[in-house]
Formats: sequence, structure tokens, C-alpha cells
Amino acid sequence: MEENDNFFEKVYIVARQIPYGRVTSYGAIAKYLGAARSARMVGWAMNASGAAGDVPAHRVVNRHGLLTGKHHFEGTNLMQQLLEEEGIKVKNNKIVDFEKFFWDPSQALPR
DNA sequence: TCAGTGACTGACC
DNA sequence: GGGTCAGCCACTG
Repeated sequence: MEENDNFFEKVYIVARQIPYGRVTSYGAIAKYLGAARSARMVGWAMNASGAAGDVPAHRVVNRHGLLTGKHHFEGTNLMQQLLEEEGIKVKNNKIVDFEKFFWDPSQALPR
């Protein structure tokens, strides 16, 4: 049963809307959901993204474009590798030109 | 019920 | 520019 009322489900839906070769931040998703102060909840939802299905959690990074969640992926460099596969440059666990690859759900998706 | 924890963010120094 | 502190909300023990 898809309980879209759940905050987690909303995060998953937005995360799946992230286009190829693009990245976004936890705060951006939280703000789109109307809970900019609950950015930590977005990260918490990502923690369970593996159980939710196909959620490109590797496209979600912190405000500074840092791969803070890479430690939660299977490999130590899996998250970085996935991003590089999409054409995103990653240097020292940080996305290069993060602002250029940044994808804002508030602008890409209808309110 | 209370307290601790966490894939964050903004403000402050 | 980089480190530290506090606030935020949901889940677990």
C-alpha cells in the first residue's frame, strides 16, 4: 500500500524525480516538502531508501556538495563512482561544480 | 515517558 | 575559509 502521507514516501518520490547527471541537497528536498527544518529527516529517510526500492540516494548530498552519505553505501567509493558514471566530477568526497549540477525540486517540479 | 542518536542546516567565531 | 554550537524532527531502546 503506497502511503503517500508518510514523509518518507514523499522523499522517495522526489528523489526518484532527480534527472540523470543531476544532484540535490537534503535541505532542498525538505524545503520542497515544506519541512526545510527537517533536513535530517530527509537523510533519515534515505537511510531506509534501500528498503523503499529504487531511490538514487547517491544523487543526494549535503549543502556543501559533500558526499556525507558515502559511508552508508556498500563500497567506500561506490557513491562517488556512481556519480562519476553520470558525468559528475567528484574530488575528495566532494562534488566539483556542485552548483552547476545542483537540481532544485522546487523549480523543476510543480509546487 | 525520557533520553540518545542521526545521510542536515544556519549562525557564530 | 573552516571549525564549533544549537535547533530541528523522527525513530529506537
